[in-house]
Amino acid sequence: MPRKKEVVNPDTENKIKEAAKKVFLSQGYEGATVRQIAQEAGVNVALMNYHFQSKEQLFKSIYMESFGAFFGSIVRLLNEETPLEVKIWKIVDRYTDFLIENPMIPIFVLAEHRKDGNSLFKELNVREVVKTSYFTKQLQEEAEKGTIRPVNPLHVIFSLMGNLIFPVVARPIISYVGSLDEAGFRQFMEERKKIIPEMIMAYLKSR
Amino acid sequence: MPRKKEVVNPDTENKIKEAAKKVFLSQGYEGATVRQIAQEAGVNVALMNYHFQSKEQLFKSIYMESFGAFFGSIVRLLNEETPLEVKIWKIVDRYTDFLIENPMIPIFVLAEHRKDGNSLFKELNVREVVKTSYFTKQLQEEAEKGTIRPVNPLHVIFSLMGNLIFPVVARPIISYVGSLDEAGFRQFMEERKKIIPEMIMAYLKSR
DNA sequence: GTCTATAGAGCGATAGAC
DNA sequence: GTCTATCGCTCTATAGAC
Repeated sequence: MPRKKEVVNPDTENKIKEAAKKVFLSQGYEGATVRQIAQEAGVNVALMNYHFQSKEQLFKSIYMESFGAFFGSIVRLLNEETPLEVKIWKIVDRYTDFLIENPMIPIFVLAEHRKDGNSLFKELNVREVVKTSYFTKQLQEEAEKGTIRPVNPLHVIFSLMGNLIFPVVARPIISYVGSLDEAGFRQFMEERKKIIPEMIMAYLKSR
Repeated sequence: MPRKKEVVNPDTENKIKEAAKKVFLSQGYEGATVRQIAQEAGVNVALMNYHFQSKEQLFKSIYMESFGAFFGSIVRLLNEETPLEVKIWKIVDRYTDFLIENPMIPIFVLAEHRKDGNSLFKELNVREVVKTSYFTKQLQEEAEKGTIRPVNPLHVIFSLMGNLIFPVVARPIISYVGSLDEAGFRQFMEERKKIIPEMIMAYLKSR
């Protein structure tokens, strides 16, 4: 007697999502075509739209899911009650690993916001979350105590982000200029895990 | 007797180029349409193609021109025989001003290199120019003298670039999170002209 | 140089069979 | 759930009049 096979497909949707991430990443949203994605996933366009309704829905589904999870994890980190310096090292470490695994996220976010008016950020209330985060408070308190220089938290946050995100977005350029293969690039990113916090702390403690 | 009017149009091409910069910047290469560009320029598609042959040629014409000029200016700066710290301040200052005026350049460059295999960089021989630049040599010499810590020049260069380029690429995000209008963003960038060199120098001099 | 009109390719999406 | 076939639209590019 044959085994039951009852439930439909466990992972067609995941197969499509993974294919879509890959294609969106290399082609951008506009540059990607539904035919490309379907081919990469080994299915046809009709099936893709059966599961995700449209190209735009498919994109949003990937985008929201990855970014939402990531943002939640960063917010938790920002609000942790660890000392400032430890926190900065942890942020850099976790953020770097996440970005190496999910390079499409910053590229999508940057592209989206150029045209879309920050809709996702508004939905997640990013502005208030940053402004009221324990991290922001810590920077102010430490400055008052005189352990670091006084600083606009936005500059610290965007210096961190620039240093973390830029290498991922500019990966092909870095690999070319530094003659780095896959392993070489990973090595480069591991080195940055040390350099970035050192640089931020050196700045905060100087003067 | 009527004045001569001899030469054809002085600035149709410039009008089209400016329109194209604007549209490519907000829509990306794939997202932009030739109709949009033509409308923005106040001409029709046929005229646009009369001057620039195709969408791709138009893009390359803008891209090559702006990036080539910019790269030339940076190379001159890297090779100037000014002291390291002065040079870093000058690079940040000039680069920031350029990027505020030409935000489409990094966006184009990053998008191009994700798909195109660094063709422009190879043509300009960026790798060798960086490796043999006086700036790279300076970092090594100063480290030997013990005035700064020993460091892989690539990390310095990409930290500089990340800090300079990221705010331009992420401008809508920064403006949203910081509640900044046009003037507020410029102010933010002016502040960074001071913070970025201080941060790099604090790192190089620490330990 | 500049226009109108349109050819020809490729796109996203869906109807309908299985 | 998955397929084939195709619709209707928009895109880039160009022919041809002025």
